[in-house]
Amino acid sequence: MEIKCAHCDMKSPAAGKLSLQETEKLSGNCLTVKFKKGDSIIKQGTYSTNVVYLRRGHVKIHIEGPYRVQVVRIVRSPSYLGLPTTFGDKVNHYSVSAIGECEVCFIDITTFRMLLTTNSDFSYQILIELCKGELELYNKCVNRTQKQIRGKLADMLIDFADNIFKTESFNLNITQEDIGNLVDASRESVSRVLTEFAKDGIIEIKSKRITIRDRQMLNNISRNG
Amino acid sequence: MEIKCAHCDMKSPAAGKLSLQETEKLSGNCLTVKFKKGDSIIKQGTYSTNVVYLRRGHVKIHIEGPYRVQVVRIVRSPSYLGLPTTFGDKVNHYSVSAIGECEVCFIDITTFRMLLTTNSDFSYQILIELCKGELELYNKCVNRTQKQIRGKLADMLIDFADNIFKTESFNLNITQEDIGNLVDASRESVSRVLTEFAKDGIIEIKSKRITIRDRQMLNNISRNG
DNA sequence: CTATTATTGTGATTTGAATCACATTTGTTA
DNA sequence: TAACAAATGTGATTCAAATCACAATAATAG
Repeated sequence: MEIKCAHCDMKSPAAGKLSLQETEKLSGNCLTVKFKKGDSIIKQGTYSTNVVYLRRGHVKIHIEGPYRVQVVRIVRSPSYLGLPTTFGDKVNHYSVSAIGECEVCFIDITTFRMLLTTNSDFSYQILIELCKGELELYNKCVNRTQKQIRGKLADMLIDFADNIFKTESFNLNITQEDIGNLVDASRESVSRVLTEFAKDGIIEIKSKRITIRDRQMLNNISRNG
Repeated sequence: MEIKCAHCDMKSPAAGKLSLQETEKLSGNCLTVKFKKGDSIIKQGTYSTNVVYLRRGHVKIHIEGPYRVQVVRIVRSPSYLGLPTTFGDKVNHYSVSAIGECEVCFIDITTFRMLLTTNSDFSYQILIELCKGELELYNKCVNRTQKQIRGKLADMLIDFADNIFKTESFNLNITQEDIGNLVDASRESVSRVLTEFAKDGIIEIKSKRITIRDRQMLNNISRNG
């Protein structure tokens, strides 16, 4: 089950900057684990003892809010998970759960920190990844609070098609309740709007599979809704 | 007007890690500028050509949203501004404006990047600052979307007292419209709730000066509102 | 110091979406 | 595959907050 980092076909841009020797060091302090749908990978409130790298699969990042769970975002591999926690605070500020089969590498935090200090190209890449994540978060935040449900759902569908699944037809592995918690709407409203979209021929729903039929219209709704 | 970084009394934790030689290098590539209330320090959509360090004063970070301006947060010195932009994308994703007298250092980006690569303690501190910022953003995001107006305003007042002004009595230099854009509420609702708080003796309002009178109550509202 | 503009206060009305309540469908497991 | 649990669909009702419409105060410039 062990995958040598040197031969990893899912290397992060940062890991690509490591020397052979450093990659060996990483390999020796890295554990690859598989997760099934629904499994918890990082749990909010627990101590963060590893850097987590999502090698394969999709996960959701969620926070226990004051009234309900907030799904912050859906992340696809490859991506580091919980970097802000690892370095910003010892305790995990959010949970991460698999929304399908996943493969995750747990990297020893001391090793990771060592690599950061010895290899500045590596740390620069990590810095860049962090920055990009934060910018994305800013935009998500603004959209979530300003648009109304139709617009937010359109945004979500576009994001799924363009960034998460990279295809116009994808298998939603999350419930409508999750979607509601992602776009800040109630489960019922999500259901209503999604069926409305289907009636208008904008999307097609076959149980959990959603296909985008009228991308133009979806863009419109995202912009004006 | 030039302040030598070596003798700067407002050095960032990161800059504290620099050697004398490196600090000299920083000094030579750093320009200190004063801003007045309302002045624009960083403008969304323009190219980011400098790392910006807020040496003294308060600023607001705001984004042009689809329907209105979103005030993302209020930041007090000392703090780097726009780091995510500098490294995540060349174009500024948000604007920064002074909400009072400010002193800001513009640091040449090439110099800054050089320091990142040559001094790993420095880059580690920057990394940590980024991580903390992102975690804070997560929490802000969740609160903003889940609590209702009373709770959000209570949160804001507590944040101002504890983190921004560090006193129970502070001079709000922003309009109620700004407050609305910060907590995601209309200007009218902000006015209503603020006067309601004042009537209930929770706060005291004297033109722009707010004094927190019943901290316990404010905490309650933040928790249950 | 007056004129003009920006900001704040407050009632009446409207509205988008939450909540409630239940039916229906889909999925799971014993 | 029957039986139960989880997820979804849909109408009726409620509600928090936005919007509208002005009045009343600051604040600022000429």
